Amino acid sequence: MSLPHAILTALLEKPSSGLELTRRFDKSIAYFWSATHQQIYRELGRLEAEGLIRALPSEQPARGQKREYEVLPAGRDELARWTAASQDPKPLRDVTLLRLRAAAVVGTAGLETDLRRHRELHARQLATYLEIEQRDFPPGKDGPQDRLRHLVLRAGIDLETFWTQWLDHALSEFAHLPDTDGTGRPGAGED
Amino acid sequence: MSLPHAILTALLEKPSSGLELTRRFDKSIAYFWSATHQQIYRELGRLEAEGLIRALPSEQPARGQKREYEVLPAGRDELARWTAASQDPKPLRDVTLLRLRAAAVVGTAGLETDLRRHRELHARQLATYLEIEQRDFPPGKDGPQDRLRHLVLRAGIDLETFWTQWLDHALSEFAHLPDTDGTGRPGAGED
DNA sequence: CAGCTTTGTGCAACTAGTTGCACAAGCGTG
DNA sequence: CACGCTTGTGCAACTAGTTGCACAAAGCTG
Repeated sequence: MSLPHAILTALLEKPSSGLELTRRFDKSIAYFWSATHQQIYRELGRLEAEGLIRALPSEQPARGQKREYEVLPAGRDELARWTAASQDPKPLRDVTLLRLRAAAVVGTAGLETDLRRHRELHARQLATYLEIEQRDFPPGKDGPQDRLRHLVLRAGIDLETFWTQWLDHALSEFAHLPDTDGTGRPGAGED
Repeated sequence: MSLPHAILTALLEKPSSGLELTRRFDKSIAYFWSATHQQIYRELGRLEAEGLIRALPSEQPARGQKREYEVLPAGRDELARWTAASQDPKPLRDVTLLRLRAAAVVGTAGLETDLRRHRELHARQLATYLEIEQRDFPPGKDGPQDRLRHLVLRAGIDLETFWTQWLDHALSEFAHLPDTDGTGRPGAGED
């Protein structure tokens, strides 16, 4: 239940049309919350129906015609309520870790190449984040809002750093692992 | 599309009934892939229908009667195929980061308490993982399977470490932040 | 001005995960 | 033996996200 709140945040930062929102999601918000344009349009409809946002009055509203939205007071209230409300962190769910665990049972054949690719993707993402950090958070810029946003970006940077390092570690393990081929029997118990 | 493969892995490690699987998920697999018993039963049905697993022949199959499953060769093949297949890492999606970004716009009121709670939850999870590490991976135990499983646990440990530290950092920022109350206007642009 | 690309909005169908509940068998206890 | 608790299996309805596609207007290009 977070997409509507992501949209409210983005619209408060700047009123936008659906496509503009989509682009801003791709470019900045996707670092911690990704969404497709279909999801965004659907959600804009719902938010408008609930009276949390409204379309800026413009010429004639028609299909294929731009519609800009802005947040209404009720929307801001809802966002503030949601931000302050207690929420449980949801458990990790990571396919790569699962694949590694599976590899312990059926063998590591073929896995290494893809892990290497992941390592590069994470390294590239990290580089992108570091550029953004340099550009958007120069030494002087440290108002309250900047500090909070910087904190969020920092999480992204540190997570990508973690994954690159962890994958390096994993790959180096692979290097001196006997090349299991899928016939290995489970030896030890588990938990 | 990973739950079936998580189940195949678990069943290869040890043939089990639905409830046993559920418990093993809670206790060990949930560290990187959580699932409810309803999901597991549904998936067991599908896997059986597809011929990847089968119920061990037992007394009379009836409702409320235990059914143990084991993986068939086709199931092992499918798991090996899936493990080796290339998959894109999916983008981060984290509610806490979103809340912080929202707080930059509507104010941080009420957020601190919950972040403090998160910090404790992550610290506790970390402690649990460290116990498991001590118990299951003593210095001697380093066969190929152990190394891979240890690697997975290590990811869990390092991620929990990261979150505890990051939350500490966030909370210390909060300490010398003017106590915004939700009326703060957005000052800077974004991207 | 015909045809192509870009900008913009949106529906429909599907997949995966969550929530709530039902039902059966077995076991222990007053 | 009636009652409640535990073990065990499972359906139904819902929510959130993904995928594929349709359609309209505006601008550009030969």
